[in-house]
Amino acid sequence: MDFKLQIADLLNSKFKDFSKEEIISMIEIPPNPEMGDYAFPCFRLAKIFRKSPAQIAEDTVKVIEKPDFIKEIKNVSGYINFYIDKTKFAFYVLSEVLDKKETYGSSNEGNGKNIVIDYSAPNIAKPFHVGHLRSTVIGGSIYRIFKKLGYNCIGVNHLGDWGTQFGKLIVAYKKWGSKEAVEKDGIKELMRIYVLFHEKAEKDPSLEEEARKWFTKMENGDKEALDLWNWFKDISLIEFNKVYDLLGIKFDSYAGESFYNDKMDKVIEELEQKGLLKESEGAKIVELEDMPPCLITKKDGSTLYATRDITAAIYRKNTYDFNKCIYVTALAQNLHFAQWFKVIEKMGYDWYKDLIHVPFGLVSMETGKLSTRKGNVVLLEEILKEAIEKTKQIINDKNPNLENKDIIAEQVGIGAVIFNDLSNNRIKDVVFSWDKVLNFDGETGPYVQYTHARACSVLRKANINIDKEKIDYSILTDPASVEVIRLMEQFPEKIKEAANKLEPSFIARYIIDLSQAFNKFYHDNPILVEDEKVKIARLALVYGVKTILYIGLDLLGIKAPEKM
RNA sequence: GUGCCUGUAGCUCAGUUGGAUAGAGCAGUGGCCUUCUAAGCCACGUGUCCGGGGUUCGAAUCCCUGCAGGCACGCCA
Repeated sequence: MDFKLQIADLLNSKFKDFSKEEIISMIEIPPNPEMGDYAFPCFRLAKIFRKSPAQIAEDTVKVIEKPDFIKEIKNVSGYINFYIDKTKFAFYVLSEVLDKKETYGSSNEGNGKNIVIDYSAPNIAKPFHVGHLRSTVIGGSIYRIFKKLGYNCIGVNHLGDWGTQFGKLIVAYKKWGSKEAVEKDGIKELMRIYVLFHEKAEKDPSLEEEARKWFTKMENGDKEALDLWNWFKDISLIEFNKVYDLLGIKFDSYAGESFYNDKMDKVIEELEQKGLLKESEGAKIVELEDMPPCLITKKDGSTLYATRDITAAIYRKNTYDFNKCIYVTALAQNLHFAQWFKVIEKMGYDWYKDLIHVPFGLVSMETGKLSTRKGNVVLLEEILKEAIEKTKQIINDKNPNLENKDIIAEQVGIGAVIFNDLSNNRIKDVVFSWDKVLNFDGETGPYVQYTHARACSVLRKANINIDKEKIDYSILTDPASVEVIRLMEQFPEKIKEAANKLEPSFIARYIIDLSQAFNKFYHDNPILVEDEKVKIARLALVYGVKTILYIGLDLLGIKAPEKM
């Protein structure tokens, strides 16, 4: 039951000058529960009716017939305030949650349409650090949110698996590496010899030349070069997948840069045929209005970032026939995306408008910019390890008899890291801070997980099946219960907003709000009481909150342990 | 220089698409565990919503302008 819609209908019958959609958009939720559950400001009507807002409100209140779910309608200085009958409100909202359980908030608006989401995209042979985390968790959450709304999501990890750096790596490996060391230390060893290469190359430029030759060999399909490259890639992927498993991230395709090597010529030809390519300083470009030109090939004829992205977009359109293709990358790449989206448009593809760049703010360290070479980064592995370690300490301190300590420490520690990254609007720049990541109090992942575990604990202790027929909803009309129910009602809408704005933080904020409301309820109202009616009603509320917190955490890719 | 992003409490940030008294968390102080998990709850303070104009019955929110910080602007991705 959609109360807002019902009220809109009611108002629409009185104010025929406005469409139902307009009325819906005018209805708001008052800042204070004492002002009612829904409000309709009459100020905009004043001119049309040539009456004061207060007068309109007063007249309207008189003529409206109160439906049974509304307890009272009041006019307060130009607002029409609607007070929903709290018992009925509790009944409609909570019984729906109890019916739908884990599917509460799901919808079929996506109707199986395909959405491609391009996220994470780390460079092979380089370690995963804080900088890569954002794209990974934001993309992962967007994937889950759209899936919840009935879309068919295709997660693509556009791996950075091609380029001259592999020539360098081969040279470094042949000179200073060994099979044993790489097999033993994985990416760390690859990184070590890669950094070593840069140090040596500063004194000996011939190394660069050698690296270029090896890359050329790769491009020409030389077996030795490609075998090494494939090996490096396998080593990297094994390690990336460990991280992805921990973060609850999955992909449907790992088609990275190398995948498009043999597909770009055709696209360049197409650009040529459509008369879009111009030569400029030896390079080939597409000229754009209001923007710097988009570089397609270098003067040596080789391809560029944009060439690959254009090719990949066309490939994805042909392969997945996407409804939307979403790119989760840094805000700094704004211009790049604007440029090649425009090129797609100029090529005459009307689906250019389905390409969406989802930018996020810059990550830096307290000591300045991230720099792998200068060592000014924190590796993700290190962050997760610290967070898990901290969680273990807290468990030993507060709940030493907990079983499966290791598993729960992992779930909570990682939950803290993910939540920390998803709780603010993605556009904000972030400065990495150990204090913040390792703080588990207040608006944090562990706080939500704790609230969930608390709810689970009560349900476990009660050990009864909640019989829906036996619930007396009039018990759930105290302010704390009403606040929880109000929030419950908003959840489905919140998921849609998160999808529309591509903002996982909406979900994160919401489950914080719900947790706060629940903890207040929990504090104010004893649940496991003698009075069977009171007990069942409150347990039903607890169950509802538990369910929504579980779903909400899942949408962020965070586990919800039942004990912690 | 041009373009994009950001500017709200000491710090980190919300702010329901222009509405009623601008809210949380952290940090600080004090209180609450013989009852369901104290990773919790309650109480206490502070605001030039960056400045200046404008639109409007009404602006943190929209428009113009200025300031501050960040980022991007042709052969990296």
